[in-house]
Amino acid sequence: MERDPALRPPSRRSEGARQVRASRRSALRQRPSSYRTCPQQDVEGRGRPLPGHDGQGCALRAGLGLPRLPIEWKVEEGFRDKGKNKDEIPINSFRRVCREFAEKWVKIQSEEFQRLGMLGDWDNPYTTMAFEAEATIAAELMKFALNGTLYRGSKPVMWSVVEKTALAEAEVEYQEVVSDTIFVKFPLTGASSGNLDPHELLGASIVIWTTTPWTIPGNRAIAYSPNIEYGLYEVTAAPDDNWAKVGDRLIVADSLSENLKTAARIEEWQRLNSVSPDTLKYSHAAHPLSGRGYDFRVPLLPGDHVTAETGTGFVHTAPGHGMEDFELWEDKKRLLEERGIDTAIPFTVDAGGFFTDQAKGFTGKRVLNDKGEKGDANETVIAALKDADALVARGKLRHDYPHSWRSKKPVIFRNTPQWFIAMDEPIEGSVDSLRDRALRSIRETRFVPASGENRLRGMVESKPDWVVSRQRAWGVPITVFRHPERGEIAPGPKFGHSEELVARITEAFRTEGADAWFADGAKERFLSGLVDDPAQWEKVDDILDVWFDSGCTHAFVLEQREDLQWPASLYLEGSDQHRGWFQSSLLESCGTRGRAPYDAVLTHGFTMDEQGRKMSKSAGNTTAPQDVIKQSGAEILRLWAMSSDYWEDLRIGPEILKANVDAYRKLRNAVRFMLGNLAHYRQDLRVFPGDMPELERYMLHRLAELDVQVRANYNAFDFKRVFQMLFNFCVNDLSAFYFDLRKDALYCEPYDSPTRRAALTVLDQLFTTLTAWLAPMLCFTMEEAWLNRFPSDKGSVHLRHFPDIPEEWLDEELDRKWRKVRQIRRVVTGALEIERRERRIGASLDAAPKVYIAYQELRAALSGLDPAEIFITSAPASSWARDRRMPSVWTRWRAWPSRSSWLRDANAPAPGRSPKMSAAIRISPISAHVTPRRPPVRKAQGCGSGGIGDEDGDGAGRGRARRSGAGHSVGEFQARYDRGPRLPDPRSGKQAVADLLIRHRREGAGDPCPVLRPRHGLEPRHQLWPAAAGLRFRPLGAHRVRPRRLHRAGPMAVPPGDAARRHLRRPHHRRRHRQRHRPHRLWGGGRFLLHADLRLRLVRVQSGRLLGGCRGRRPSL
RNA sequence: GGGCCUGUAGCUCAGCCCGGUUAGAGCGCACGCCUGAUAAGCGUGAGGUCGGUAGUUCGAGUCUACCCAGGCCCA
Repeated sequence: MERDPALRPPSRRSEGARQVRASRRSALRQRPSSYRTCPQQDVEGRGRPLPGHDGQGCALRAGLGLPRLPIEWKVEEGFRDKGKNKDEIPINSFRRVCREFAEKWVKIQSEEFQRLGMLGDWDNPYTTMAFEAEATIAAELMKFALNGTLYRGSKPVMWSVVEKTALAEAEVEYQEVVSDTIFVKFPLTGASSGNLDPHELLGASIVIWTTTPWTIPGNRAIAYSPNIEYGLYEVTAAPDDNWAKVGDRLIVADSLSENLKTAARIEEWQRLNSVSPDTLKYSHAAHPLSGRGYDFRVPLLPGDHVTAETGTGFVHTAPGHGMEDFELWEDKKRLLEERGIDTAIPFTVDAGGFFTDQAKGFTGKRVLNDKGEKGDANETVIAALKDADALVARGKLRHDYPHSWRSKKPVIFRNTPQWFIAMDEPIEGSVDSLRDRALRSIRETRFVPASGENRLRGMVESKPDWVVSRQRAWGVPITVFRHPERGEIAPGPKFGHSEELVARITEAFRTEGADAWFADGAKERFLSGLVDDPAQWEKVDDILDVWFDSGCTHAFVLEQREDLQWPASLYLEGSDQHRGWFQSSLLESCGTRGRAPYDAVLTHGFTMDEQGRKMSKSAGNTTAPQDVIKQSGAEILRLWAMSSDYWEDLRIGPEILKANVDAYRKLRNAVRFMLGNLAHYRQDLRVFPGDMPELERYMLHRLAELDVQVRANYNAFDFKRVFQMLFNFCVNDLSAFYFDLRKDALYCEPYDSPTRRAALTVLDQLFTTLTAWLAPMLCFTMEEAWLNRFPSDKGSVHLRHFPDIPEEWLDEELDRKWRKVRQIRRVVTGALEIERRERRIGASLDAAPKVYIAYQELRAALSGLDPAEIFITSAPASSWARDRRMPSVWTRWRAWPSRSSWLRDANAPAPGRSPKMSAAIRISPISAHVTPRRPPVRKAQGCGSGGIGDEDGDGAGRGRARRSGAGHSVGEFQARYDRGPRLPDPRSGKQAVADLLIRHRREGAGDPCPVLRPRHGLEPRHQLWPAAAGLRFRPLGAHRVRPRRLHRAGPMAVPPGDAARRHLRRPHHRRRHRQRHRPHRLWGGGRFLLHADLRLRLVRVQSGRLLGGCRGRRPSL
């Protein structure tokens, strides 16, 4: 899966043809990669335990593919610091150090993932270096050896002569050097018919240009471009001693001809004719050194990489000395063989930079010496060309050239033996090739987003044979033996004892690790008894490409554990892994099992800054995940990942994070509100939906609606939609609507009023459902909320399935009706706002709106509803009435206006925005009369001696409860609880209040108010969720006793008092306030608070409770 | 240069497949309200030439072509 960000194999990036390429990703560039998958992977893992997915859960199988190469660098560096050379160290000692180094990082990275709240089997992570894994990887490779697709070929690699080692692209940096350049003639010896008579071309020469004269002995072809116009030129005037003589006929790109003319000191020449691509197509030339051991045909090949920017428009092609040359050569292999041309790539340069005997006439000459300086090869070759009369011109060029990142010395491209897996050979025992199988599997795989399919297919279609060997030390070796004379490999399709050999190797690796391959006497140990003479066989010491390692994860992860199934449901990685893990896994599995190891592939983009640019240290726009966690907490990071469109590139930065912090608070507070009120809930208060008021049934309908959508979007991996949906629900439907409407009922209605009971039932359902839906995203917060309500050492919100929502809750008619109600509500709030501007009202309760509705159907929407309740306003006095539908319920404070008195046709123009309806606001006679705007300090009825005063006397005694008139007296309140059987949950705060009230009375303590302040005495589990303790509950009529001072006793900083904060909102008071209360400014943003909050959660995580619970009990598979 | 992808309000995202009212949410911002979610809560408002240009069409955010900007993988 994800590799350590700091150790991720750097990938090749081009930054322009001539620019210096970054040799490594900068440290900063690497860091953000740990954003890449974690939250998505985890939410995906958590979102799965859904009914409909076989009822099974799914957990992340923690795994770490090891970046072999960077580890090897690091270890090498360590040795060099101690003055030791890698070559001097026994290979197995070196490998041991690598292993220890890797183990350290596995631990660190595992901890980082856990900090993010990722669920996973952290006690048993898989790594590609576990013995079991190494044995499996070797066994998988040997399957390819047995099915006939593994073969030994050759390929040019970047080679450092100084270090005598192959280098990866990432180990190379570009430096400016001065090179010898030469123009060389290749006389045409055969031409196909095009626009020219072939005879006219015979005797003419193709001119090439190169900066590496030493590659001429390796030349096997000339590349041209079908898009360039070429001309045939005849030299008519030149100095006598010139290399290009009068009468020479040269073929060159027209746009570059002047270039050549100048370089070759040609005074005059004449363009004879154009040379069309058709003419060149099947032509061939002689090697410039023909007659000196280079007597072969040099074909002309069309190549897309040929440009008319520099040189002559023809590219000298030495397949052993350049990637493009090699690819072109391989690409045209079939055609060349048909033309009778030997396609073998010569090994002209050895590991020391010396010409081999395959470079005839130059054997022993050297390209680069031990110090990385230029050898005698170039000069010798140039002299030979001059001698052969093939040289047209020579010069010098300053340009960028690859150098070893460590030694800073130039490198060369050099053909080396490598191991390949054939893409197009039929696999033994089957008719199709690896490519056929892979392409078929791609069609059968689900890609999210769908464009991933095109991308992967494009890459597989054009992939050359898979190179699986690397000349390194640390990794799993290519476990085959080779008979150099017969070219046979063991194990292999023709080798008689393959089965036994594979068993021996696998068994040895399983117990000793891959080091067994490099132990002394390994060859004899594995081959004895299976071959006549082990000495005739050669042990291959190449290391397997890391991509092969990672491509085998499915084999050693999924197949070797009973609780996991093959194939995997999903592979998830960054979109760059189309070339990496997705592809190597696909190929490996297709080769050995005939299909992809996954049913679906999910990709995500990369993390950018707020402007969508790459993060880089120099641009100063980096945001490291670790810093986000440190500052805002892991939840914020998770939320960010979820709310972003991860299919594309992700953006992150201070502003975006701030938005997520706010969103987080909103969600948290919605949950907290529910939690606080549910402290009073008991199962026997439960009401059946059929017995609920319409508003409650409407909320259940909304929940059922969401249920369908949330499940669908989790299934579609569209987390951002889930988030938006749930967030909007919490903000619009709950916070701004339902909670706001039902506060009165929850706080003020009698304990067992039907409305209150129904509201609590709905809250319970909302809580149960929302915690489950949000748990994959806000795993810490939801866990805490859940355990707060249902404390348990073993339980966890993450062990739950999404609750089943009965379909019967869906009620489209109700939905239509309440849409209209909310439409009317918006008109009223708009009208209220006008009155507010005029300073005629403050709270909505100061108003008694008259709503004029022209349309019958809109009017009908309000039938049976209490408008005052819906608009949170006061109702006309005349409408005070008892509920006719529920006469048994005591609701004397409640207004039930008759429809006729309240709704009228809008004949007269009324203030408002919509012609369909409008609202006229008048000041409520009731609120104005019963509770003046600044009420005098009142004494509550029925309070013992002293009574309860309005503590701060700022008129804050106003509240919605005043709508009910005098409200309950404490006596009434108490009477209710004296009845006994209806006592609430003994744990709830309400019970605590009741108990204390009773005790106070018995003891004659008088003032019951102090009991409303027990905040400081909360149990620890209530500390984070003060409302959960239910202590906000106050009996009606008891005046507000705000435990404000108690806030100050808390461990955190202190907010400005209410009065002070109100001042803050009036601009002319702000400045003075700021001067006075400067220390309080800490509170301004609220951000600090949030952090404190999250830190508290962290403590719990670190104490192991959350993770402990998850770890032992992740959902079984 | 090639393959794949993206561009809608200050931010995060809908709408595009299948062209059709005045392009929608939420956040943020501005202005207010409330003080019994208060480390909260509620309301109202401003804010968009839908990356650009051309084309198809009665009509284009939506379809087509090109261009610009950005990303990943390759050359």
